[in-house]
Amino acid sequence: MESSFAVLAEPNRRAILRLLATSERTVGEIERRLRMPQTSVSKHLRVLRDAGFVESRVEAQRRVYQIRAEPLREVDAWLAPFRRFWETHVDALERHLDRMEQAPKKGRKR
Amino acid sequence: MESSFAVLAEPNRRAILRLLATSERTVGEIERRLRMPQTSVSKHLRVLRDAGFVESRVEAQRRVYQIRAEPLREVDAWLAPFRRFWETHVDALERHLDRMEQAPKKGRKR
DNA sequence: CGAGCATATGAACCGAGAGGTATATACAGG
DNA sequence: CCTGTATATACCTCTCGGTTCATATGCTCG
Repeated sequence: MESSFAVLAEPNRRAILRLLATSERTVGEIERRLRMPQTSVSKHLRVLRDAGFVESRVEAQRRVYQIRAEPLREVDAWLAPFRRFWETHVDALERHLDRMEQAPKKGRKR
Repeated sequence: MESSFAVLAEPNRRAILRLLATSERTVGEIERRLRMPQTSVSKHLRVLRDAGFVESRVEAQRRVYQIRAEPLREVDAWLAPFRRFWETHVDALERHLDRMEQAPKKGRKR
């Protein structure tokens, strides 16, 4: 229930997310692909769902899980102030800072 | 010593990093700004340094800490496969995902 | 040199969370 | 219905990491 980062701190959860990045999956598929016990998968999915990283739909006896963008986007946003540390040289940095002081309009391409 | 995400899971450490994003700081400055006990600051800085998030230089009796890009960049890279979930038009993407489970291929919309 | 400040480290304590086991629920098909 | 499959949940245990308190180290200056 804490921060998105806390949720991502767990390696198995990151593995699940990476798997779902490709396409949606049922619990059983995840279980087999990642070779982890079903109860463990279910629990991690619970955490991921509570934190908004995934959502599930019911399909007969199975639940199909898929990615939700929100929290990942937040993490991405958190990184923004640090990008200047690796994104190019000084001139680009200055432009970047200039833009930030301007009106907080729409984001541009990356 | 595990993942960078585990390091970022700690709120105080994220606060320290955000503070250092602006400019480098001494331990005392961080301590005062964030109002946390010095020993706590030092320990978090230790973790951050071991994980490569910061580096320190000695200046008389003080240590000045500053950001290192590497690990943050890695986190940024980890997010790459997920960017497609929000960087394009969301409505079309959702529809796309809904029917994506059928073919494990690269089914583009008709 | 000795006092005082700035920072690091060690030990004990404590709560959160991950894994395992067992079990509950729900649906499908014979 | 009964059995088997698919998924979720409760409970317990055990580890790990964060906090606090006490102390060590190192530098500056009077």
